[in-house]
Amino acid sequence: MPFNTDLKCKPTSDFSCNDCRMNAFCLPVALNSSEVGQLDDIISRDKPLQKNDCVYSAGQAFTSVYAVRSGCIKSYTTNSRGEEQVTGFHLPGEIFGMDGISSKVHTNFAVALQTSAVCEIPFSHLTKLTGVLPALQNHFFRLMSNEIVSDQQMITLLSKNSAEERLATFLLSLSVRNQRQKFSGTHFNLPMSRSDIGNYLGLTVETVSRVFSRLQKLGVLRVDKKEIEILDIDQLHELSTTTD
Amino acid sequence: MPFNTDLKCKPTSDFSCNDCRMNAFCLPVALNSSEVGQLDDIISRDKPLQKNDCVYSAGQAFTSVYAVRSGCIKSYTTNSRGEEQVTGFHLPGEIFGMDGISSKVHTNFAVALQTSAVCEIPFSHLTKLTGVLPALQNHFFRLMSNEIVSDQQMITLLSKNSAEERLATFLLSLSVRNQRQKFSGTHFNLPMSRSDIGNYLGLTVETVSRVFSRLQKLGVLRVDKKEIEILDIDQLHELSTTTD
DNA sequence: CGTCAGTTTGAGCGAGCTCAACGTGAGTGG
DNA sequence: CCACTCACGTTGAGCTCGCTCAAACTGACG
Repeated sequence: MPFNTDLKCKPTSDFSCNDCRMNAFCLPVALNSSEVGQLDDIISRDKPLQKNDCVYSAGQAFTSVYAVRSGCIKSYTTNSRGEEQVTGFHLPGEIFGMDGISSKVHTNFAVALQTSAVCEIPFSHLTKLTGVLPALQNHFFRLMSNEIVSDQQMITLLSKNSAEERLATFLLSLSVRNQRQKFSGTHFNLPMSRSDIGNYLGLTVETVSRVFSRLQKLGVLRVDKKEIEILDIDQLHELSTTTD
Repeated sequence: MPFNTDLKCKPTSDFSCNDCRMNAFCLPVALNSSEVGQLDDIISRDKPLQKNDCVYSAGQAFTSVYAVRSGCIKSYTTNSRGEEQVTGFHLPGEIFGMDGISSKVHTNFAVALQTSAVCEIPFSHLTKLTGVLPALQNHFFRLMSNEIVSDQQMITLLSKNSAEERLATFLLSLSVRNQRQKFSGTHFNLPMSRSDIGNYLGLTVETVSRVFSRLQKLGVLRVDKKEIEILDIDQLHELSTTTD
């Protein structure tokens, strides 16, 4: 079973949601094939992004939401002290950019952590479509609600949990998201740096590194640079204290 | 005939969004008066909630979102250890309950912190209405996006900021939300306990109490039980380190 | 071969937690 | 009316987890 996500995507033009590996859990999930056709018509698929390429910047006018087709996108804001705050990592099949809907301006930056492909979905077109496709409207409401729920879980994690619990929860989240893509849930590459992980989890790089070492010593993980193998997923669950 | 026997009746049924003090920033904000009428028709306004009354519980089927008309509603979840995690305080004009949209089950509990009145908006009716009123659909998308943005700001606050910065930011948030209701932004009562504040901000009761004392000693606040007077709002802004 | 970003490991420190004691006010019941 | 309780809030003392600072290692890339 492949454990990395470096799949090369095909040229952009003739690509349809119908052919996409992610269509079982991306936007088209609620639609029949003629409706998917309508969605396809409004989606634009530009050439792949290279590492560090920017999808949009904070302060930039909001026009579209995006779906990840391959690779990994990092969202982050900057606070008043100019420090970066990572707000999420987006894997294939996930939608991002919904933070800009309220004020018509993006509050986050979005950059590629590796070679990635994204689908751009112009929001004004999407809302026209949701007006006539109730299933799509409902699905989009649910996607936004999902984001609210997961942000709230993040708040709980930061507010109540130790460094070890945070990292364990993070790894389990990556595990299930990899499985959803039909990749291994126990053997995968981290697309992000230790410092991105630390920033996301409210920890310093040193703490992240120490916890990785500790979990390796405990026999829960095998860590080699960015390559992670989960050796004892039950113990990882216990360490994470998340029941879901 | 006694009028208080039918507990299911709507004692405020002749109440309309048009008459509501909050309509300038609640759901009706994007609608003309005939559209507000359609919205009114689907909203039910039950009798006021007493302190500790529950609007819904985690695990309960999701059917409606809610708007606060008066009082204050606290949202919270419980984690795997059974600990409470406060996820928000909802003041008049604010919508809550959107966490249940994705899974059709509430993930939060919602309880009244004081005598409160809420409007119940059945979600299936609301989505029918958003299907035919594009302005309402857009506004609801924006409300959900707002919630995402404010949850992400909360993540940043918890991840990067000290106890003092968290409490200062919290007080400033209450201040602007009070002003929006045309109440004083510098002199108000806290609807929630110290322990609710601490829980929300990822701090212990003792720390919240100590920071209140310190801010009072600095001359930034006057604190008397739940009564808060902001004496130096500029310094409070500096302490909060939020630019917005 | 030097540089540089990313990572690991160690040593010491400090903000906020834990534990404990005490104060306060509202409610309750005699 | 006081006595009692109970939830809530304040303050102090000591401890701990994760931060800061520092040093060394690794691999990629010119």
